[in-house]
Amino acid sequence: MPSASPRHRSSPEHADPGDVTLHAALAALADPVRRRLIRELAAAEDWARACGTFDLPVGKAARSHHFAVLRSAGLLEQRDSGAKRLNRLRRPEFDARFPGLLDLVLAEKDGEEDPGAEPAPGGRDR
Amino acid sequence: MPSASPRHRSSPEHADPGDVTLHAALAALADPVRRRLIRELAAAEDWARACGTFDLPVGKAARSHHFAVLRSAGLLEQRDSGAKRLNRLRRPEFDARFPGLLDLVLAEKDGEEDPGAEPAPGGRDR
DNA sequence: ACGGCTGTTCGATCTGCATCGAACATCTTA
DNA sequence: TAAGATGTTCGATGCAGATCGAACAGCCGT
Repeated sequence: MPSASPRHRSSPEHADPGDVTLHAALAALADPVRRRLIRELAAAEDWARACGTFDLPVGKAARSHHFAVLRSAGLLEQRDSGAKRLNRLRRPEFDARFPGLLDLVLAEKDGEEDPGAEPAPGGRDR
Repeated sequence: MPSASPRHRSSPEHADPGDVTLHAALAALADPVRRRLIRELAAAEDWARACGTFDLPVGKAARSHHFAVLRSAGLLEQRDSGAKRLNRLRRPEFDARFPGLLDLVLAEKDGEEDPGAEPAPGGRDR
């Protein structure tokens, strides 16, 4: 049977959205990759997407890092389901804590994330 | 006579708040010093405060840098008046472009800016 | 049991940026 | 005109964090 609650992999630590500082929220959302992730997640149903199913221009190490940051910013919730880790955007909780902020991110058009935009020849990229 | 419009010092370049990217806004506000500056500015009347009159934990070089960042994020407007450079928070413009964002910053309590908070012994500080 | 998939963690690297001190420019006041 | 005040710019420094590759750890098929 597909184990519904595997306690083997240390289950992810979630921040209480009510306790998240404004700085944590802004710092988390100041990254283009994370905003893109959020937007993609918002377009799906809760618990529909596993971490690996996101279209991001970074390797899985960085990806895992980004998920951790978003988690501790109270922006998303994760639940293990077998080998996969499913995600849910904590929209109502986050909206209650920081009204309007998430809306701004979701309103941003894809490809408008900005930071230089250019691939940057010598830059760490991918 | 107190020169009303000195064109000697290259007058500051202002970004059109309507053209500011979300990234620029978030990146600008992701800094505790800048948020504090914004809050202090919001508490005063327009054009009432010169750059040097803000209570910030940084030297004037960094201070000047922060003002430049906020300017190009469409958050404030500057006008030269003699040797002083007066400031005004672009509240209506910024609110129109990013509804709710500025309110979040202004709602943040002083001393709650966060990032580590500790003076950091070896850290570049002041 | 084995091999493939999914994610996390570790150590290293590299870049951006916040900061400083010092030099400079401009305006004001003595 | 000389001195002081206000800001900006420059070059250097240091740290935080974004990224990678590789190693590791559960889970799931065959």
